[in-house]
This record gives sequence, C-alpha cells and structure tokens, in this order.
Amino acid sequence: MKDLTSRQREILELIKSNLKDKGFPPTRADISRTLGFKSHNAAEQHLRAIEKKGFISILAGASRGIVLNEEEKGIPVIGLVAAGGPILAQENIEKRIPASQSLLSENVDYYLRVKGDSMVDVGIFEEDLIGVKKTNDIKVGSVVVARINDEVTVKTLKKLSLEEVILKAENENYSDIKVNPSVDELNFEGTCVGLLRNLS
Amino acid sequence: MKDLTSRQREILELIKSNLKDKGFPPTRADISRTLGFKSHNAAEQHLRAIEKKGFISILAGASRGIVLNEEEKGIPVIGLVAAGGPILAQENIEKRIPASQSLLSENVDYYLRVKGDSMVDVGIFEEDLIGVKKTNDIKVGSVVVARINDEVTVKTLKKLSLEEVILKAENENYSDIKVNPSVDELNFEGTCVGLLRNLS
DNA sequence: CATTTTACTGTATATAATTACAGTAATAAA
DNA sequence: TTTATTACTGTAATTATATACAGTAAAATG
Repeated sequence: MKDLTSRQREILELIKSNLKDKGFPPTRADISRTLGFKSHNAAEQHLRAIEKKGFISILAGASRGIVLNEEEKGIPVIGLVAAGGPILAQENIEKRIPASQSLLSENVDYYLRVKGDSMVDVGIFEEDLIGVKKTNDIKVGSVVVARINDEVTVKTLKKLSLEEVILKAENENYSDIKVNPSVDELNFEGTCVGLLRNLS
Repeated sequence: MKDLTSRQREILELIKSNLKDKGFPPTRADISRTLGFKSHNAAEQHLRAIEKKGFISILAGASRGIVLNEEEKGIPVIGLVAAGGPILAQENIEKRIPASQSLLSENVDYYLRVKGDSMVDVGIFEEDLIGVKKTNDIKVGSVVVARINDEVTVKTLKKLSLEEVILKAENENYSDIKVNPSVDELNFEGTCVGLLRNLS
C-alpha cells in the first residue's frame, strides 16, 4: 500500500478523531472547516487520493459515507514473530481488534500473543494477549517486550545498565536472562500496559 | 429513564447495528427503508421519542447526527456490588467500556472488578476485570460468578448437584466453599468468558 | 370517557452534502 | 523536460437529508 502524504495522513487522522469523538465521519465541509480549506473540493480530492491509496472507501451518494479500511480500524494482534523483520510486519499480524477508547487500547500499539509459561507468577498465561506500548521509556520493574538477537521475549526488566541487562522470568522454573548489550543485539520493543484473555 | 416501546427499541437497535456495520448512523430514509415506513416522518418522530426518553441525542442540522448516549454505548463495568439489588443496578456501574466486536465483549454482558486474591492460580488477580456472560448454562470446571446470600463471589465451579454445590478458590490459602442450595440462597450470575487487565 | 401516547401516511421545503467542472501553482517523478 | 502528483480556489448543480405541517387510527393512560 502506497504511503500517504503528510496532508493526507492529517485528513485520515481527522476522520478517525471525528469518528471517535462524534460517532460518525466528517463531511467535506467539516474537513474544509477544520483544515481551513476555502473549497470543499480540496477535501473531496484529498479523500479520493486517500481512497486510491487504499486507506478508506467512499460510498457514493451517501452523506458522510467514509469507511475506514480494515487496516485502519483496529489494533493489530501479533501471533508469532517472523525472525528478522520488524514486529509489526504485515505477515505477523494475526487479526485486528477494534480500538476501544477507554481502559486498554488508548495506549496500546499492538497486542502480542504470549507463548510459554515464563510469566505465570504475574498472571500472564500462555495464549494471553498482552497490550504493548511502543516506547523508549523503559523502566526497571515493568514487563517489557525485548528482542535479543532476533528473538522476541516478554519478561520483567530487573536491571538496566550499559554493561548488563537482566530480564527476569516470573516463574521459579526459569532463570534470569543476562544480556550484555555490547555483545548481543538487544532492543526494547515496548512495555506491557495491559492484558486480554479469552476464556470462552 | 423511561422505557422504550418495542418499536422504539427496534429502531435503537437498528441505529446500533448501522453504526457497527457501516461505521455511521442511519438517515431517516435508511430507517424508513429498513422498517418499511412510507414516510420519513415516521422515523423522525420515533427518533424524537427515543431522544425524549434519553437514549440518544439528535444534532440539529447535521446529517446522520444521531449520537448514542453513554449508557447505550458500552459494556458496564461493575465495581462493588451493593447488597440486595441486582448486580447490574445503576448504582453498581462504575463506567462503561465501548463494545469492541471481536475477541471479548461480543459475549460479554458486563465486566466485574475482581476483589481479593482467591483466583490467582488461574491468573485472575485483584483489580482485574473479568468479562461475564449471563447464562444459565453453568458448567463444572468453569469460572463462575455466584451470589450466595446476597454476596457476590468469583470461583471455579467444582461440583453441582441439588444437595451440594462446591465452589473452589484457585489459591491454596483458601478452602472450598460448600453450599447447600436448599439452605442458602444461591444464584449463578454468569460465567467468566474473558479477562482484562490494565497495567499502565 | 377524555386525553395522551404511539405509530404511522403524505406533502413540502430548506438546507446539508456530494460531486462534477474549470482553473492555478508548486513539487516530484519519468 | 515533459508528465504526473499534490494541494489547493471557485462555482455550481444535483441529490441527500432533516424537518416542519397536516392528517388518520389504534392503544394506553388518567
């Protein structure tokens, strides 16, 4: 899918916020008013361009007939992470969960399906979905999503220094993972801000 | 809040399904078409009635300017349950979480905030929200929300018979609760179908 | 039994909204 | 350097939509 220009992205964001705040999409006039266009046609043409690039659909003849496409609708759920690529690569996305503004999800960039039982002591079980927020503001004591030499893992951050990083499994059967950032490639993908479990 | 008539409720449901399926509210014409009205005014007057009863707001002059009121938007979150009344009584509702169709919530009637640590062994922690589905189809082995003599509790159902019901706490520090349904008042409020935890 | 509420039909109109057509100008791509 | 894309202004027509007014009829309420 082709990239949007910054102006087009601005308009897409406007549509999303309109949808969230008022409950329905904006009209061309609404868009023009917000962005200061003197002609509705400016909005119209932007919408056509955004549609052409595949981010929205425009329903002909219907007022406010702007529909967000699937990819724009929700928060991605990541199942298994293919080695090498970025965690949010298209091939890793299992499905999407509609963003619900409150509670979780307003801070959640993606959901990650938990593999293994290394975090059971803090109530994170296999197959649970953890809500992950991409952030560089990683704190000791929080549950983090880390990538060590292309392998993605969820652990509690126990120690963070230039010489040594300790990741703690919350399960007595597992021992701490000690990483030397200058030897192994270590990246923090984000912090765990929520959890979702399906029991039905 | 005054009750809706069945026709009015039908229209409110139509608005909700339109919102869910298409992403925006219906027009008067849409409503008339779906319900077979020959005059748009039939829809208009129903909408006015529904607004008067407090379920929606109608934005004057805006096309599709129908806004669901807070109570209609999401799934209620129950904090503490006041003794005596029904679990879903207005006073128990802490807030509401917008329904997101997938994963949880499509089967969830309400969320209940967990008090205590009696279910930690199955990963249900204090302050977690469990998604509860109201159902009479209670099964041994599932996590249920039960009410014993006006006290609401979340436990695993271990045994279910006419003479004895055993509710198991999933924490070795707690012992089973044995109830004789003919002596104590026992009601099953529902089954736990999901879990939501906020860590941020 | 009178009155209100519910549930519509039917007509009409103002305005909200989409959308086409004709341009201008700057920038990016071929 | 030609062409396409982006980013608009300006005008205007058609259609979509909200919404008022005038009725009818049955059911519920006081």
